[in-house]
Formats: sequence, C-alpha cells, structure tokens
Amino acid sequence: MFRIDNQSRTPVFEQIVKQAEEYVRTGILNPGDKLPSIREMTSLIGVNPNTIQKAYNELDRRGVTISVAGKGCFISKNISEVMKSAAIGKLPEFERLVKELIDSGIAEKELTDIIKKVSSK
Amino acid sequence: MFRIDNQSRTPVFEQIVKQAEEYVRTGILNPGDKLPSIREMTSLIGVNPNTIQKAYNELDRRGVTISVAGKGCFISKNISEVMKSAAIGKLPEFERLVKELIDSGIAEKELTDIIKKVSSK
DNA sequence: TAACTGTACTATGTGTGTTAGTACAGTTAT
DNA sequence: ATAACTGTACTAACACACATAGTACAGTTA
Repeated sequence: MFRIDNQSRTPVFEQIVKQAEEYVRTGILNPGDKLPSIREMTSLIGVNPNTIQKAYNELDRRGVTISVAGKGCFISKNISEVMKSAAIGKLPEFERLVKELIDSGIAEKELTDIIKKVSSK
Repeated sequence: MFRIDNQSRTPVFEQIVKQAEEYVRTGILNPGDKLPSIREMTSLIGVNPNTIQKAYNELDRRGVTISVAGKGCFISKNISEVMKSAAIGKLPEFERLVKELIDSGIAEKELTDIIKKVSSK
C-alpha cells in the first residue's frame, strides 16, 4: 500500500504524507480507517520509526488523521471537508501554474482539454 | 529587479532562477538581454557570489541563458522555444494537480474559470 | 500481566545550501 | 600592454533538514 522511492529527492516522511492523502482522495482510505502502526509501517517499508512518526505527526497537524496513544492513527471523520479546504488553499498555486503555462505559449484549450479528460474519469 | 525572501524555504539560488524565468515569460527580459554580472548581483541582493554562480549555472543548464567568460550572462536567442518546451514538460505536473483538486471536491468549472481569467489578461 | 499503541527524548551521520576566500582565464576599453 | 571588468573553478567552514539508532514513558486492549 505504501511505497517509498529512495531515489526521489522528496523526503521519505513527505512521501508517506502525500500517499496517505492520495489514498484518501481516491477512496482507498476512508474516515475511521486505521493506518498501519508506526512499528508495523517500519517493517513494511523499511524506514526508521522516527520517520514514520514525523509523517503521522504531519498528517495529524493537517487534520487528515487523529492519532491516539495506545490505539493508533485513524483517518479523520470529517476528512472530506479537510481535503476540500486543503484543495481550496491550493487554488492560488493552480492559478500561478496556469499563468506560467499560458505565458510560455501553451494554448488555453490544451489546459481545458486536460481538465475535461481528468474530470470524465 | 531581483528580490530574495530570506524567510522562504526555497533556496536562494532557486529563487533567482525562478525570477529570471518569470521575467522572461512576462517580457521584462528579452533574447540577448544581459543579466547583472555575478559581482553586481552580489551587491544588489546581498548574497554570496557562489550562490549567484549556482543560479546562473542552472539557468545555462536549462538553456535560458548563455554565459560567456569575460562578457556576461545573456538571455538565449531562442528563449521562447526553450520556455515552451519547458512548459510542455510541466503538463504532467499540471494534470496531477488538476486530478488532486477534482478528487478533493473542486468543481471542473472553478478550474476552467481560472484558466479563462488568466488567459484574458 | 502481556502485548500492543503513540509520544518524547538524545545522539549521530549525511547531504544540501550558503558563505568565505582565493585563483585563474577570457573580454573590453584605454 | 594595462586596468577593469566578465565568468569559472576550486577548497574550507558552518547551518540546517532528513534519516537512523536507541531508549524510555504513557495509554489501550485482551
């Protein structure tokens, strides 16, 4: 379920965070689901427990998960609202990227076509 | 012309690269234009010459500029093709971002509206 | 009680970014 | 030729983030 790319320049803890969020968006992880325990995850993907802990702390901080000592790390009950507002926060980044692409000579239609393609899936 | 944000987590050399590219896209910098010399830039924005050199090397590597010992660092003659193909290389990133936003509950129209807004400027 | 869970430390090694300083080589104007 | 500029190429040192290693503590569950 979780895969780490050691060649990537993206920090391992960040790869874990991004994958967890992606699994949430795609419905692989749902509200209340339990993530593998820190020690389980350690043996699953072969990274240090501290690195896993850092990832879980970050997920907690973002409201994606809620960790409870003794129980585990669980996907938030209101995860869809959390992801939605996170997405809204990324719209300025989206606009910046669009501006960059348009200014570089990419046609408007090329971008809207990509949106159509993604939406229709 | 060049501004460095020391609070940003983005490396200084990368900030310089990004700003140079943005000035190119917006027509502030044009083919054949000369960038400030490394030593000039040092006093302009108060960072180490080595950091400027690193930024200029990266711009050269990307084909944005051509540095000539004794003369300076100049915007490439075929800069528009360079920027265009760089933009094409970023389309997968664009698609990933679109997918993430759509999956998070952002409406297709919200994204196309942003594209329209940016394009019409 | 035993076995699990997350949490909180300290210490260490590694890589990257930045600064500092020096030296060398090519270009331009005088 | 000389002076003053240009980019280039190093070595050294420091700071910071990431990751690993190890230990200990506290809450939960069977």
